[in-house]
Amino acid sequence: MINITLPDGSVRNYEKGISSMDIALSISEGLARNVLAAKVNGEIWDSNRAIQQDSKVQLLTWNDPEGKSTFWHSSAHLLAEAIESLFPDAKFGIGPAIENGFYYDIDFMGKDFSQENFDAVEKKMLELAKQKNEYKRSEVSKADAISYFTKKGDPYKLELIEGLQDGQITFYQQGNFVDLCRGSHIPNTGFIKAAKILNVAGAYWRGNEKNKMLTRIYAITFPKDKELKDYLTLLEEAKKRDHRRLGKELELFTFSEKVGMGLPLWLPKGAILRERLESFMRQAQVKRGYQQVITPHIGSKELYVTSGHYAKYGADSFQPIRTPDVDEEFLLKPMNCPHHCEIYKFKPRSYKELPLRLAEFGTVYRYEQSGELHGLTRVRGFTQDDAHIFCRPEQVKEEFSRVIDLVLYTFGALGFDDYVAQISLRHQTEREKYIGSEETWERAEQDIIEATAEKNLKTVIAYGEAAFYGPKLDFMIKDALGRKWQLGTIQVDYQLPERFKLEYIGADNQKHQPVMIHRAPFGSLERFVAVLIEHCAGNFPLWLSPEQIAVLPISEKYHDYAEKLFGILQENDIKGFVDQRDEKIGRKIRDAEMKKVPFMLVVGEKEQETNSISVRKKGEGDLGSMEISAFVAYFKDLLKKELN
RNA sequence: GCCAAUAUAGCUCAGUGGCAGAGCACUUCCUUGGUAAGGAAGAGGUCAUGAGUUCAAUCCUCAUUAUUGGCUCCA
Repeated sequence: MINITLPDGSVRNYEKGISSMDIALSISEGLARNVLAAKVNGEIWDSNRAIQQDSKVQLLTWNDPEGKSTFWHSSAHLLAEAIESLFPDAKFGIGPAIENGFYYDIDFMGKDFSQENFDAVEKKMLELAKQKNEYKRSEVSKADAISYFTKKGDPYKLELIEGLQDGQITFYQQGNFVDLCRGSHIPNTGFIKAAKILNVAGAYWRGNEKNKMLTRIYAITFPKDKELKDYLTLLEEAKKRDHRRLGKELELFTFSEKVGMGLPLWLPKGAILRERLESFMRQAQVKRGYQQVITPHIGSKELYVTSGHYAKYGADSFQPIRTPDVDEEFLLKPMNCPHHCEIYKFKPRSYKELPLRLAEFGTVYRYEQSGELHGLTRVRGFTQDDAHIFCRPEQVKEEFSRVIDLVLYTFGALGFDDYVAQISLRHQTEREKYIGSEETWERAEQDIIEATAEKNLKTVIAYGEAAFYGPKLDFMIKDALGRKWQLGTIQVDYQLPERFKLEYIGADNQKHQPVMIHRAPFGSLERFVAVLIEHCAGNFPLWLSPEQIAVLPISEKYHDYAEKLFGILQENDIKGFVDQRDEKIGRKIRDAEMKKVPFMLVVGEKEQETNSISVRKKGEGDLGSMEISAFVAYFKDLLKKELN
């Protein structure tokens, strides 16, 4: 007999070799019907796998993230089975579960696979699912594994097997389909009741662009048809929050083929929004001891040769601008830091001046790959809320920690609570991508790890994500469709001060080298606005709304009163417009609601007589009438509350 | 940059190898109204660009450009 400990702490006694499915059955039949797999001592196991010793067991159902991912992983096998029966020549790469669904990388050997095939594959999947084929696990020797896939002619699987250790190779079979797979899987295909292929995309084999590009099929499955319908509705809703769509609808920004791809044009309303964010940040920074500076959009090529950016990115950047003078070349600035280094060098610095915090809303230009451009989140010209802190080595941790506070303050003010702080370190093996000594890297990494620990920040560590000159702390946030974007970033840098020969005179009257911290709480205004739009679905907080009020006269007779009212509001720095169209009030209200204007001020005979307005709040309805001065006071009070 | 798809009115999208369509938006007129769409008329397009096939191309073919979904990259 063995002891099985369940998640609630209870211990049950079973015969040696019992499966988690049998454990479920012993608890309740209903539970057993929903068990997809089990977590045995922290490992995910098939529910029919025999347990040989005392273990901690957690039964996994659709409601557990691990249950879902097992379900989707098994679905990937089902997809592959369906594809194989429809495209016998197809060769298979890998097919993992992802956050929402799964994908399978497939080489169709020159055959087309597109939208038109989706239906057939989905149908085939459900047909195979109905057969309730068991997912059968078998341990195979490396030699047998190689011989099987050699016979089958699947080069990708063979390549994968090459990297595996003999004795640790398992196959899974459902129906006629056998796949190399570590597992684990759901009991049988019958659990899969709904399937939808979402899209296809190219993906390099093993993520290496030197390899062949396979067709990646993204799909999702559910144990109930209704859940698929709900998911598709959810996707539709998410699309409505897409900043590219709302940016157009709310007239915030646009792009023009003639101006150039990836070069955003801010429309008047978008510009208001952006300027408000800039002034918010400027104020926050001035309070924290930053000083604004301004530098030009171009810089001599020499500047970037010195900084090391030219060697690293020069070939893949906008190429140098030439002048009539020979050998004179300028670069569109891809970074503000070299300029700021030169500001630092303007005069000899004393340790008493440090930390010196130089801030600039600097517009930079980077030649992003054409396929990478995406709305406002990935562009070729953008403005960073950049600053560089020059400090003494012993001040790094304290300064870093202050910047974390600023980022958290910023996110808090805008209601961003669903972010991940990512500590971006060097790649663990490929060290040649980075400049600088081992010692300074270790010091910088240590400073970041300690500062984040002291802030109790929830962090993840990402190797290989560091900048080439130093480690970073990146604040990642998801857009409406679940894609992750980096917003704020804080980076410790020992290299640039060295390259620019920055120094300060210490208390010991000796020369010392300062450390730089690069930081941008928003990251880029463009990307930040994009994420902000999706975050609030275009329903901006009052202080950011490009149009805060709409004055809606009941009829033409009240246009004068409406204009007078609007004048008073403008004097009080309240932005908006008067809707003088020849439309009924219901129509004007509807249109203002669609434009997401926070307050609608209805004025007619009654209001004109009493020098008042009838206030309607977006999404809430009529608030009743108010005197003009009372509304202004109410409005200002709301603004104050929003900004604490 | 790579793979694939898409490109028709300001927007959202139908459509066809033989005179180019709808809804919304826009203009004008009627209407002067009380909290989410009043009515009528009108204007608006070299069907992304350039070649080719054809008696005839918005439609078929090829190339280019841009966009979309991924991959790779991301100072």
